[in-house]
Amino acid sequence: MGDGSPEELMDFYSILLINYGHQNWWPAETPFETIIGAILAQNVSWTGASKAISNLINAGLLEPVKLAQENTDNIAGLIRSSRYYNQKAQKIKVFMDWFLQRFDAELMLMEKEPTNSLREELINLKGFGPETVDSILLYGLNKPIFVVDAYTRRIGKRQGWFDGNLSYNDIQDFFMKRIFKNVPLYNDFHAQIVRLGNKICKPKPNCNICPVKKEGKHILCVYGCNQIIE
DNA sequence: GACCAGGCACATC
DNA sequence: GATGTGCATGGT
Repeated sequence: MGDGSPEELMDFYSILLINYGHQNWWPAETPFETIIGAILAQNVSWTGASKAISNLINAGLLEPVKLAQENTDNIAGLIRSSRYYNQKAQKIKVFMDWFLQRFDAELMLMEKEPTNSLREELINLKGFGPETVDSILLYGLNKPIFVVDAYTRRIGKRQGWFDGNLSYNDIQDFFMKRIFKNVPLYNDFHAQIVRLGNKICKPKPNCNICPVKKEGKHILCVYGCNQIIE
């Protein structure tokens, strides 16, 4: 169990990188696709979100002006696989209204906005919490901001880095104070955490399939089986 | 059939 | 501020 030093965090990342390879996030063709994808990916498996995005693309709607003009019910019908489809259709509408009014559908203008003020504006949109906003900033707009999710919290607690009931912002600060602010690093660090947590180690009492090894020994498990900690 | 996946808003105490 | 609930599909 570690002290959460910068060196330990980078060691942790290196082990994941060696075991899993670079994750190549975000799997999207355009920044706009990433932004809509961040909404659709809320609390759902990536396969579900991905199908919803494909449906929008096939309907010719993954383009700002067209998506803004489409009615909410039609969008909801296309994104059923992403779960909470009525709420998410509404969130897309909220975003499009703000985006068109604020930036005249020009993504370039949005990208030039200072990170902090942009984060504030986005987080004030209904349906946009810190994780969704930070995903948009990092993966859509290439801003150096660390994304925190449930896995990040669980793993950090398990590793002894911080208390599990810290706030989102406190956990984000923890990482950003210790990891060099580098967009590709923040990108893949979060992706590796998700890769680690995403259905690889099942929450079984006697789990022995935890995937990450160092010198032949399992070293971590996001679900807390007690037999593999170094 | 149970469980959970790349959250968030809102009500209530 | 902590805790509980609605949202409501699809893969394992």
